[in-house]
Amino acid sequence: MERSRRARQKPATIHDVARLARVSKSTVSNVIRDVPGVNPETRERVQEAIRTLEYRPNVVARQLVQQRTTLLGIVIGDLSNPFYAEMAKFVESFAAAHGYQLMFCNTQVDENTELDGIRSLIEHRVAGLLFLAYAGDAESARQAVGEQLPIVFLTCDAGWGDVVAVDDFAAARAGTQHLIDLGHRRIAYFADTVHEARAERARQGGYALALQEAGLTPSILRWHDRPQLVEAGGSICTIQTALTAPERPTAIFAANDLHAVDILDAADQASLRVPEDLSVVGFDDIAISRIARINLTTIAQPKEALARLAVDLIVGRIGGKVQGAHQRHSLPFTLLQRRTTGPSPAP
Amino acid sequence: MERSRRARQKPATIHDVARLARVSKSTVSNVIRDVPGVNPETRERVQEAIRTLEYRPNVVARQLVQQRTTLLGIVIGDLSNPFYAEMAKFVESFAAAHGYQLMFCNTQVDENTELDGIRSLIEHRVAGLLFLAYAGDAESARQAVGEQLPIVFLTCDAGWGDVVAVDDFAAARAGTQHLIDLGHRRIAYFADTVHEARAERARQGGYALALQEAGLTPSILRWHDRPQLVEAGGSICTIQTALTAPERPTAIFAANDLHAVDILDAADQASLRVPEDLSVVGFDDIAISRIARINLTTIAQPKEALARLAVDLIVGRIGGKVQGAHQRHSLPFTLLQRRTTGPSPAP
DNA sequence: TTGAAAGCGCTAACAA
DNA sequence: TTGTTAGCGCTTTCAA
Repeated sequence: MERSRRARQKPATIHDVARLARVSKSTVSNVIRDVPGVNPETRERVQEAIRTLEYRPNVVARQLVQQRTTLLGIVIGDLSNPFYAEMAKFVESFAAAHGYQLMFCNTQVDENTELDGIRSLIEHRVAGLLFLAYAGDAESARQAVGEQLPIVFLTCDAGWGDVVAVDDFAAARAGTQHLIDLGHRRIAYFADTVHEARAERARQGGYALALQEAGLTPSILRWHDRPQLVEAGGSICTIQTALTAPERPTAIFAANDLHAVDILDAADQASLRVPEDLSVVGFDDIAISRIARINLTTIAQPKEALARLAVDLIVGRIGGKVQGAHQRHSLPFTLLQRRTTGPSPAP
Repeated sequence: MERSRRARQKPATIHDVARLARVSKSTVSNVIRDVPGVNPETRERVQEAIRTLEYRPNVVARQLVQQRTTLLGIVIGDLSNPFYAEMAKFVESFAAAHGYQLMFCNTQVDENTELDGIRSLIEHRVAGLLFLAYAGDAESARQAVGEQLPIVFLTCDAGWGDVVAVDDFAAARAGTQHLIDLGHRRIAYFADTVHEARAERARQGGYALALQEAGLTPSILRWHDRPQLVEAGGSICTIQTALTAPERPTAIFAANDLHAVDILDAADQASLRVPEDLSVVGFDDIAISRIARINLTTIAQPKEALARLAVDLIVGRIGGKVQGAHQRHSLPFTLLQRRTTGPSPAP
């Protein structure tokens, strides 16, 4: 048996099983799908045939006739950012619990790759699309997606589709306020140039508002050529220069933990003490931020709850249980005060 | 138009396009597939119809008739380990370059989940299966997979299917030898209990051989209840105790960087200086290991090259360009000496 | 309780 | 250069 299977190359079909069990295809189908009302003896005969043929239902065929898949497309900004990897992991496990598989497309490289990926997802007729941040511009993605399937933006937002996220604006404001409360006057924002176009803007906006309310001047930092050069106020310099210049910031609010760790690293290399000389706040609370050597003050997002809600929502939309206008779910964030923030150094 | 599309719910089919363009389905199909020999005017008319209907080819139907998919199943041990996330990212990008999409299944939770995941991948008729380490036992996975599709084990090994990895045995031996050369006599191995059954054993074997050749006694450490309790030599104690007891190791070779970072963290909490009191070597060279605060001595795996080779190999097998017995590709590792290893403290 | 038949959307001969 | 036709493997009425 084993030998003939290998020789035959092609996997057994429902038809092969039917023939071997001497029943019709429909009966086999009924057995597979656990439809009640199949004679126990027949059922046993069919199952026997399934076993000997090592039959596995062809989901592709089933999908075609049922006109739906149990596939969720997930568009990930950058898997090498542990925040996204952790989110993806949660999403995968909740999706699996609902009987959905994940097809994924990483979008790091460039916008065209991303659009190709999205198109491919659509052509595979994914039942829904989950965005975990994305690189391209909203409009082209929207066009590629079209109108016909549920979209959930998870920890990001493009103005169309459901949104499940924390209130980035409020969170950034709270993080910045924490620095202001510690007496800092020169607080820079370390922007993420690549990802989360909209969430990024919200965070930057929250930062700006907090500063404005305190009568302080915003100052934006971003990588120009990692890990050496940054752009600060329109000019390019090394990150060490930016951190040690006379008008240097005494505190930095980073768009995410990875950027915060970059700052920590640069501070170490510039012999700046954290938090005595420089305070740093991150965003995301990735695993590494918790270890003693990092101990990063950061805004924690409730990753598991976010992922669960996003999956419930998209599955609900797919099943028609959730209908109507786009929903916006805002989950609570937490400011985790650890050891990278302290009082502003004396001027 | 826009309105009617939404109202119609179901996506346009090739048949709709054919009708609108007043041609046959085949002609539409020929246009879609860029088959030469279609009258330019006809082509234009078809494309016009495709645009107005927002037609997207149904890959599911295509897959059914062509009897193959462009799907690669990827089984990931633990996405929250940056090593796997980084590998997955590379794999995704090479796969995309070959026109393949990734369906993934994380296997963290338990073995049954993993088997379900693999089964689901098979039933979706993935063209090949890539294992990035896995939790379950080899035999049940092998059964679930059957015999009919190419398998590549990437940075892991289960004894069946192609293997693309570094020589874990030699690498661990080299890492351990580095510690021996530094004068350490009590060198423990910090094992990973969960993943990479076989790669893990190889690493442990390399460690053991190096010790044996130096006439030293092996000692295995593993998490019993992270992040507090470890198992050391059959007994359970806190990790601090294990690191500070009289017979404490002066050096630890960790199964991977994440475990090494755990040791660093525990050492910090136990006020042990690294490397003065304790040397630590990791495995993988994940991004975080490079920052100044970690600066981990570690065995680097050539991630991108591994991923590229694995994808080339599996795509080759799928296309029939690669045939014959299982291949084992061993790529070179690199011992990166950074700042977590130093001379053994005086006894 | 089982079987026959239609058809999901597409490709790939082959015929016209 | 285009159209006709026969499936791919399955589900799902409907009849027997």
